[in-house]
Amino acid sequence: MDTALPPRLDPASLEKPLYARWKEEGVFHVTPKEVLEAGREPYVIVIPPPNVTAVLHMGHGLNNTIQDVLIRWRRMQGRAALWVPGTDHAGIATQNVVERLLQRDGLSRQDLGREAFEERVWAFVKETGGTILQQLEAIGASCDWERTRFTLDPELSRAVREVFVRLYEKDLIYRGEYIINWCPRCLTALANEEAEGHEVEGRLHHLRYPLPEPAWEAAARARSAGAEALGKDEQGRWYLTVSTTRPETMLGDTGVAVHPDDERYGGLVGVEVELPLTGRRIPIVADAFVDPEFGSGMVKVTPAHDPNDFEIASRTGLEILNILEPDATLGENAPAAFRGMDRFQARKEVLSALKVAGLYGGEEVHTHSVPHCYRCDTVVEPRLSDQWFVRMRPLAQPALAASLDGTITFHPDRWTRVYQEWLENIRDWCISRQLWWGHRIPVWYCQDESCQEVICAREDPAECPACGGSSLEQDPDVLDTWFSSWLWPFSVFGWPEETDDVKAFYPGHALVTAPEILFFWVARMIMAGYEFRGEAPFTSVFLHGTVRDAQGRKMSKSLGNGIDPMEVVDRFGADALRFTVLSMCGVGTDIHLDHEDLEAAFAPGRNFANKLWNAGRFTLMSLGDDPVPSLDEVEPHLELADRWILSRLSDASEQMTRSLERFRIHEVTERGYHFFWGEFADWYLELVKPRLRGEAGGESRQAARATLVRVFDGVLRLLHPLVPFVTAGLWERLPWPEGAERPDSLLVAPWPEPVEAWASPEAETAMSSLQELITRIRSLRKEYGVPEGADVSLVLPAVSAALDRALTGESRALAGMAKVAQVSRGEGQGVGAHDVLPDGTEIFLPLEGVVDLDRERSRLKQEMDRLAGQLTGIRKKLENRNFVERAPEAVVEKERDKAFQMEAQRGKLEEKLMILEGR
RNA sequence: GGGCGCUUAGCUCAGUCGGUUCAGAGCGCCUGCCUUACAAGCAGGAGGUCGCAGGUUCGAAUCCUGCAGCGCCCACCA
Repeated sequence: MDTALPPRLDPASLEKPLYARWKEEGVFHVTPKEVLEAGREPYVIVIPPPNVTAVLHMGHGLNNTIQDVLIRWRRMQGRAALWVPGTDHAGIATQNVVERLLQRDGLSRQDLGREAFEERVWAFVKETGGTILQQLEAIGASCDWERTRFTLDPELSRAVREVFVRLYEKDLIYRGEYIINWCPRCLTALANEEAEGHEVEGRLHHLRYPLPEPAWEAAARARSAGAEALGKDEQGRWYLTVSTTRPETMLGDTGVAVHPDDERYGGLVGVEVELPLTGRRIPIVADAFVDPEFGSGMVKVTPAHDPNDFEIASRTGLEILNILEPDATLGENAPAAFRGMDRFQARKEVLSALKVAGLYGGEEVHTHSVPHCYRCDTVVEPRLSDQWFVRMRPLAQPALAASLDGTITFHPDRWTRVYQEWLENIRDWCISRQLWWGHRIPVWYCQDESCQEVICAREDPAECPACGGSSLEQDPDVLDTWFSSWLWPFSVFGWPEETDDVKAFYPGHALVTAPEILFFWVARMIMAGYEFRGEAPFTSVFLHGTVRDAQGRKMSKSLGNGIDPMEVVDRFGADALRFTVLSMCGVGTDIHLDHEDLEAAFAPGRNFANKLWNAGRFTLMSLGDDPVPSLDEVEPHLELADRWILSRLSDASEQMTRSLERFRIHEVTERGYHFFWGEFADWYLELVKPRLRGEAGGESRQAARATLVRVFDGVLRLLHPLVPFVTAGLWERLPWPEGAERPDSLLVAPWPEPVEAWASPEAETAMSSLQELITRIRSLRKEYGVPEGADVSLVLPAVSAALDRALTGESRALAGMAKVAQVSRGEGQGVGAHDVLPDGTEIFLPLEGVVDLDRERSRLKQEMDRLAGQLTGIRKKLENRNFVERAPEAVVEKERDKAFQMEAQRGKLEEKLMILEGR
């Protein structure tokens, strides 16, 4: 037997070689044949593809550990378990990274030109792109690496184009001029979901627009009718007041709006007011959007820079005036004085110009939500521009139905409604991005003046199908990254080809991700699944929490509070990392890890793996070299402990399976932990030690060996999905009962199912009585100062049936675990400790001759004296009126509490002393 | 403005159908042990008005109502 295992688990030397072997043996690889021909039931997870430029962080660590648990578990259940890995080209993110690199050399992407820039990005991706996937190997992810995909792979790009053309042909993709979220730094359009609102404390500025003299009379009437927006300056000139948080937009105002039913302003509709600083005049219009109750009931209209104002303009026919350039500097439509200015600079300048003109009506503090770019955190600018959109309503219908009829379930369940509400209120998806890195929009425009055909095609057209002209220009924009990700569950299998992979592995089963991308990705994948395959891409969505630091802050590079999973793996091992995060993975709760003390943060996992390692070491060492009999052979000789632990194993299998099915990850971990540590290691191994040494005879030893092998095998199988390395390392060293068939690898060893024949309520009750008894005796021993090594005897006046059975043949257990040398029946007499078990059994521990009574008595007395001394001190303090009246309530309360506790403690000691004195 | 979630031991969190696996775990703390698998361990222990106030019930951490604090998501209120 291999006794050369070190007493401390060394993950570094264990994990790497094991993983290399798994890869080599191809256990992670699944072929469609296994499903289509051999009829194995598939189980498929597609990885949420990390950004190709990403480096593994703890969020990935958690996400992929959970997926790996599910995959390994299903694999052991005999499913054709396929986990497809890959990366996302991450349009904006990747382009930003490379642009930043270029910037260091003083270059911009424009300097390189489109083609050279794309090449540059490709080179970067090829050089660094595999990093994160290699890191996944280090945490034990059992992905099918022969199937690694990238969203810009030719096959996947083909799927993207196919989808674009199909939707275009169904009129579900359209192009149009709308207000979209624009990032002035990334210089691209963003989808609604990509603009994140952050609460910002800003200013609400009140601006005055002068009314022309002919309208003054009407204004005066309106004012007396309660029109708060109207006012008169010292010279008696009337003006109206509008408010805005973005004063610079006033340069693009083309109107002022009131509610059509707002009687106060009725007489002013149609009047043209003077727009300060511009020399323009703009009309007052009526539109139902305006809330007469809010503010003054009058609102400035900037159609090109506010989505609502755009709507108002399209209803009332107001002019649309774009004053901002893509980089958010003021453009040619702005007055000359402001042209070229940045929007924030312009804001200041506009305000001071208005002040000079006496047209500033003051400001107030105003907290509101301001949209920021989800990639670079720049304040997003609503901007009118020509973009491509997907009509989402028709796509949303089946996706919504799937959640309503239970085809797709969300875990935790509360996300179902979040998902449904988003789908019910879905808006069209802006899919064009003004970037160079991504899938180019497959649309060409015929340059022939008289033709101007728009061509959307699967293959690049050589000539215009309408006029035959060869001067075609492709749309310069690329598609939103998510436009390729939403196809991931089938594009990775070669769709639109009807490949064997598609047939075998679509639809998949579980999707594991963070709630942040529920809308970005999950919902859209479901929509795409129905639209292009007629079937949901998976049936369960598991949404886990976010990894945070000890203060509850999200881990981020800028805060420097991140934890590098690779460092954790190096120091404590992948198993430690996995177990730690899994055990903290409560339902819908975030995970807190202290980045400043990795030692403490990952101790639970490291300790667990090490304990498992040592239990394995012990098991291997104490089994001995002789052949292990099968459980059947030793059946007649099984003892209470054997039957009990088998019963527990069966129970653990059942509960862990149930929890896995319901995605209750922390339950799985907790049950595994307690079964292994609290039941197997703490009790079974201890109980079985003397038997393994042969002290109880050959039959007992063989029964123990057969049970031990069987149960430890069960332990390793149950824990393997959680801590694959240490379990596999031990499992392959575990001896095997003669004649039993041994699976090739723990990875494909059958998942333990509950065994009905093992379930033994009798053994369970008997064992818990025995455990209770042992615990009480240990407790009494401590309490009465019985030396560690000293034997005691036990007197049991009346014994419950269960305990009686337990004690029959288990006196060795008492000897081993509680140092009870002798058990006798009868009434306890003389000096000794009494206790009563929960079932009413009275126990008595004679202490005469065991405990040095004199010493113990004086020790007790000494302790009582010490207590008494402290007590008088506290009492004096409490009697001191100065203290009681002047000290804070809490402090006094604490002192009282202390006194109370000491009082109780003294009572206990007194009682003990009486017992030791034989009274 | 709407919606959701959380509040249980010093810290981080479990707690399913309302009731003998309900007041739990890990970490931390105290005491004693280097007992031949493990000191990254073993044994024993201290520590909680289950956010607050009502209600339903024979019985509430659990169900209902209100309140407070914290967090998240969505939304076009200038």
